[in-house]
Amino acid sequence: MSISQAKNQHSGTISPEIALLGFLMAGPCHGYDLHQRFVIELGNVWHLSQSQAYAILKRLENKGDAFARLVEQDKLPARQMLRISAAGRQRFMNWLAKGCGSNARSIRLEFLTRLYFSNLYTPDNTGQIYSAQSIEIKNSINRLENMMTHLPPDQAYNRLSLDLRLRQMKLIQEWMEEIKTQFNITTEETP
Amino acid sequence: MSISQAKNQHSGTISPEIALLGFLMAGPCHGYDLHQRFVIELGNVWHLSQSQAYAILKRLENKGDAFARLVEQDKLPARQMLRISAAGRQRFMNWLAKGCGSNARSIRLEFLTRLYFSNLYTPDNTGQIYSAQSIEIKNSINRLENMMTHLPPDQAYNRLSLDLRLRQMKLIQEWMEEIKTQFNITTEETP
DNA sequence: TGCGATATACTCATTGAGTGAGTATATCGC
DNA sequence: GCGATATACTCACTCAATGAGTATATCGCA
Repeated sequence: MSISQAKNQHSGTISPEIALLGFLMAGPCHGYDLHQRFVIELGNVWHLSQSQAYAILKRLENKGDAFARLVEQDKLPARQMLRISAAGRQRFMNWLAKGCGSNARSIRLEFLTRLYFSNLYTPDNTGQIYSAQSIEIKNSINRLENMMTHLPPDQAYNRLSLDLRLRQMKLIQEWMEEIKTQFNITTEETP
Repeated sequence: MSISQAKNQHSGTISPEIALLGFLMAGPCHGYDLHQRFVIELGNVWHLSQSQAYAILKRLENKGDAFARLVEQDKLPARQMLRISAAGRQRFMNWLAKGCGSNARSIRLEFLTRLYFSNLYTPDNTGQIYSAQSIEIKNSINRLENMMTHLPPDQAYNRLSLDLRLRQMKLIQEWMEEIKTQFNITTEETP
């Protein structure tokens, strides 16, 4: 337990799935377009190939988070219009409200994605999302520091790894401070 | 292209596979023990569950990187003794000599693993491995800075993501400086 | 004496990540 | 009228990762 690429700290696996669902929140859309938007808007946050996008959309459909409807076009090939379901909407909103993971990668991916969609759909909640993330990071730092002190002194490589992770967390704290000013986020938390 | 969890920058996927092969370099061993050693030595670098370890070992066998031999025990259940093959040995040594990836995670994983095994098997080459990694990091920083300057100004989230990645790379540079002194690494490269 | 915890040593089923190539049509510039 | 690019997907494959299940042996302890 407690390690790096253990992706899901509490909940589901961290994947662009939820972000695709987020784009579907804006209204019905089809695979090609969703992928395009995704790449333009969040292409430097996540990497998502076209085929992977289609695979994920198919999964959303199977889960019942979206419905597909085939739309014929007289010239171009038919396309699957996707519409988010009530369940999908619910799942997305739940995810949006939640504090996310505690490793560097999942913060870059999930937190930025939350920020993006929160600004779009629930701008009043952005402060809360920010605060939740800050707390997660503090906890993570405490955990890592604790692990450091309990690590046998001969474990040089494990120590280096923990050391790097700890530094990364502290770096993320600084980075988040700048986001705070950039996005004009106000928090009532104790700083 | 060029994104975060695009795991394989040049070569194969980044996975504990190569590390397991590294442990096999020390001599024949069986799954249970390999996993134990792995967790003790590099448990804070990689996460590797037991079942995943077995799956990877099976793959190594299928690839021809290792041979298995069933060894009966009179009390405990029989076990598969694994012995690395010439091909496996070759593959591992090639990997060891190579400069590795350019994202934060793959550096923590791959570079630390290289360092670990280099100190065990080829201590004279550790300096070269270190240098190769330093160069990769510098290149990565240049790439990221370049992407930053070419990013359209409205792309706030993509910018934040790149910004964090850039900071992380610079952090890793500092972290590597400490490794250099800790491991007494000397390089003839221009600093 | 016997009970439960722990260690040894694996197997299996399932879900999901991710790539890369393939398919087919339409439009646009030259 | 030719090739590049855009639209809109599909398919086959490999690998990651979890979690539960199986079976035996040993050790402490009450």
